Amino acid sequence: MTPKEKKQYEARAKILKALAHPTRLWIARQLSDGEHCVCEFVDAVDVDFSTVSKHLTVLKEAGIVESEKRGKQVYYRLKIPCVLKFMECIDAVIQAQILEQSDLL
Amino acid sequence: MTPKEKKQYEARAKILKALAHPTRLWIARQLSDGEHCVCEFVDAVDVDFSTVSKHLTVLKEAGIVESEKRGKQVYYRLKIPCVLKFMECIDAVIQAQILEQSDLL
DNA sequence: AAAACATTTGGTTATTTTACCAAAAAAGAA
DNA sequence: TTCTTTTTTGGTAAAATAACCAAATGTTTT
Repeated sequence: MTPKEKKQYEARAKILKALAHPTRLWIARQLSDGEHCVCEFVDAVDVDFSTVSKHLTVLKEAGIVESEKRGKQVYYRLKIPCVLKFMECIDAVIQAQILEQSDLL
Repeated sequence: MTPKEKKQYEARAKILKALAHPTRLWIARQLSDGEHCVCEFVDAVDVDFSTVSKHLTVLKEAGIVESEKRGKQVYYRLKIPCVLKFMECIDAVIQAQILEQSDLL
C-alpha cells in the first residue's frame, strides 16, 4: 500500500464509516424519497434530539447529505443517491449468511 | 423504525462497519483478483501479523470473505464480490467533495 | 421584547475499536 | 522429535464512537 493509496483508502473508509450505523443508514434510506427535516427523524427513531442531530452532522461531514435551513426547520437531502445501492449488496451478504445457517440444520 | 426494521438496519450496519476501515477495504479490493494468503497482506500493509489476522476475522465474521487452510497458509477470498461496487459510489462522494473545495477558490 | 419551537453544541460517561506484544496452535521441514 | 514457518488468540493501553443531559443559537409567533 503506497502512501497515496493509504490516503485514498482512508478517505473511502471515512465515508463508509459514516454510513455504518443503523440509525444513519436508516436516515439515508428515508432520504431516498426526498428531503426530510430533523424533527421527522426524531419522532421516528426514538433517540434524543441531539443524537439525531449528531448523526446528521456525521453524514453531512462525510459528504453524503446536504442541509438547508428554511424557517425554523433544517431540511436534509441525499447528495449522492448511489449510496442506497449499497443496500442491495449488503442484503446479499445477509441472505448468504441465512442460507448457510439453514444448511447447518 | 419498527423493531423489525431496527434489527434489519443493525445487521446491515454491521456489514458496512466491517468494510469501514482503510486496511479492510484495501484487503477486500486485493481479493477482487482472486484469493490471497495472510502473509501477502502482512508484507504489503506494514502492520503487525496479528492486526492483519484480526482484520480478516472481522471481514469473515461479517460474511464478506471466506477462508481455507492449505498447508501452512490460510487463503482468503471474497464471498460476495459486489462489495467492490461500493468503491465507485464512494469515489463519487469524494469527487463531489473535491469539486466543492475547488469551487471555493 | 418575551415566549415558544427546532436544531446544534458542549460536556460526560460507557462502550467499542484498534494496534501492539507475547504466547499458543497447526503444519511442514530438518 | 525438534525447529521453523504461518496464523490465531489473549491481554492491554490508547483512541474513537455513541448516547444522554443541559445549555446555547437562531427563528418564528405572540
